Amino acid sequence: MKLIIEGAEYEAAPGQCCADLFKAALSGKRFKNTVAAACGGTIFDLSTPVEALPPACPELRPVTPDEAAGLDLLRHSAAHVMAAAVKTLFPGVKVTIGPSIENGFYYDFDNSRPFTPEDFAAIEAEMRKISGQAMPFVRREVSREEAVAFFEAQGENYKVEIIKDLNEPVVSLYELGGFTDLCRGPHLPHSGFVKAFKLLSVAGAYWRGDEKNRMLTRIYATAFPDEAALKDYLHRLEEAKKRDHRKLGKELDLFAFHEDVAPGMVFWHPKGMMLRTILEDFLKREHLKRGYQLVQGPQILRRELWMKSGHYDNYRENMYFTDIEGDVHGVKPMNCVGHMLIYGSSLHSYRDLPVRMAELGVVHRHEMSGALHGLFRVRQFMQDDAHIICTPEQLEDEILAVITLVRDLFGLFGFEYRLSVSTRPAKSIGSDEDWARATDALIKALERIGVPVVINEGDGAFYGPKIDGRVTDSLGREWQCSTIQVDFTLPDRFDLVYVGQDGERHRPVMVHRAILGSLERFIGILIEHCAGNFPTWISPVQARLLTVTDDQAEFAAEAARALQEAGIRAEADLRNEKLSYKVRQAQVEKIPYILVIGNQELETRSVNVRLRNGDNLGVKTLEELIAVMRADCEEPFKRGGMHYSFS
RNA sequence: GCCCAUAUAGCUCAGUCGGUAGAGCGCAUCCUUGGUAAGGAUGAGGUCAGCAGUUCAAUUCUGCUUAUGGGCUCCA
Repeated sequence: MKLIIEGAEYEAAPGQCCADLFKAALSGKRFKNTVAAACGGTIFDLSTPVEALPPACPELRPVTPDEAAGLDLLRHSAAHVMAAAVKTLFPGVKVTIGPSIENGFYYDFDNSRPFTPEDFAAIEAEMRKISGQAMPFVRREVSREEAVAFFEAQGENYKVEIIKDLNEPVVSLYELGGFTDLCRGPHLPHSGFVKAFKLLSVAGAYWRGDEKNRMLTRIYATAFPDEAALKDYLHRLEEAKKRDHRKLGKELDLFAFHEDVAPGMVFWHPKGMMLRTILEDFLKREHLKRGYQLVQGPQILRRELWMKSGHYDNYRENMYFTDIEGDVHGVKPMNCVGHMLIYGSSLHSYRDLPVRMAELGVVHRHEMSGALHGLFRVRQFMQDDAHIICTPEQLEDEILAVITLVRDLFGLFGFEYRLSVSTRPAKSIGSDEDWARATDALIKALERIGVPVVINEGDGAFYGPKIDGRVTDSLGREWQCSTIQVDFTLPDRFDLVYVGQDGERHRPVMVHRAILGSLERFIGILIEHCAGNFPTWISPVQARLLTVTDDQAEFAAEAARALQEAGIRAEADLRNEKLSYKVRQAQVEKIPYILVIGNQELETRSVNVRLRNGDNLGVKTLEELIAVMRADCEEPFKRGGMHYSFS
């Protein structure tokens, strides 16, 4: 049997395995770093005999832990090492599953008592022992019946359950020392590769992710090819923690929570509210420019309305209700019903369409207590919501305009984002024809703007297909912000119509859409994205004037007023403190422009300009400074072809 | 909602093997008028999350509640 390794041909003798071939083909150093073999797009154990390789693919490639596939394998094997260590230390424990994940791996255990971080040191020490012994991972294939009997004898009922669900006549087992696990593989040749690892946290996790099932103890951990890479990763985790919006929100005095009186609801402090107000103001203007009309519906509406809209049946658990003179009212969890009533309050001609109603609407949703998370997940939030009511023919153009807005807004803040189309789920309403036409419009609009189309098959809402927009935050987490949903139910439920050219009444198409999603969440993402160094145009305080001594107080106050009149959010720090102290404080507050006035500047009626990154722009007159700051504010808008038109 | 951990001054955290508590920052007052990341002194500030229980005595031990953190589930 002939095989090609790195361009050279090798003749494999029967009974030889991948390791034998690599040993012959690679340098000693490279062979030592090889953990698996890639052949025809599949990864194999090094111990795989050549006969078991796909015959049609003669090319054999060594896999090392430095590449994605090898790292994945390293972590998966590390999970086995961890399980073996836990089994040794806690003989009664039952093992379940332990996959590699994006930045590490985990293993779910069922133990009489949950593990705590205090157990980590002992587990890590045991793992190090296993690693030091460089124990081989031995693959064995057995019949399904044999495997069931094997795990039943050990009381490993979770493994038995997995095998029974697998529906395979033969399953593979991997043996590591005395620990045998059901596993598809592949694995490292031996445990000696698992040397740079760290247990990170414990968590509860439902067996098979179903909340009806038993809660298991999950241990999260990570592993890297070497100590340096592990250290680097742990360092990055620390850095990411520094950007946590909850921490920065407190440090920059943007917002706070008062958990005792309103868990999951934000108290916006002056600086946070300033930032939010600028954002809201900008959003309103931008929507007006793009043909939206601003509307607003009431905050609480009678229960009958929620029954009509379907929210009472489908969303009641997440709604807040209140009794008013014996009548149950629901606090709105969404803004759509208000907009439906506004549209329905007059008869519309086809000439009026599309009608685009935008509302920065405050909604309340009762999220489960465990789901709350800073600004990312709250119970009261403002959406940049809008509803577009149009004819079927107008749908594609309307979607295109919305996607353009998504692109422009995320571009303005420099966010990476992804858009995906969700198609008809199994449980849904509406005709096939409606679904096909609407889905087609979504896809065509994406194609027209040149965005790659990702399809999430069957992930749409029951009432229509949608496009979701996700942005990536500083921790690499994805957050859903935008949603563009076609809705086939609400126009029916509220009997929305328009009079067509033919004089007949027709059913319009309706689109729900939000771009930033929740302003709370978006601001949280923005805080982490820029680590609190907000773009100048949205910074709550854009400039602070610092005096060196009291002699400059009068001019500093005058200069602050002049900047304010030019539309700059400036303030003066006239306190009797050392300059270095004031500079430090302004810097810690991440104020973009720090303006120093001493006697030298006083004489020329100018300011010495320091940026928050420590750079110094030198001495500038107020006129020069205003020009620089204007340009700074306008810069992000130019990218999206937008204008910085407010002050 | 579920699992684990946590809750001490406005903030960040010490501490008490059960005898009602401390630091730094911040705040107030005074001194200092100093040129680009912390000048000095003095002072105020805490029902040690809440409610029960054990105890002569609980901030400390136990239980419950609430909230927060890490996850799971959920986010039509």
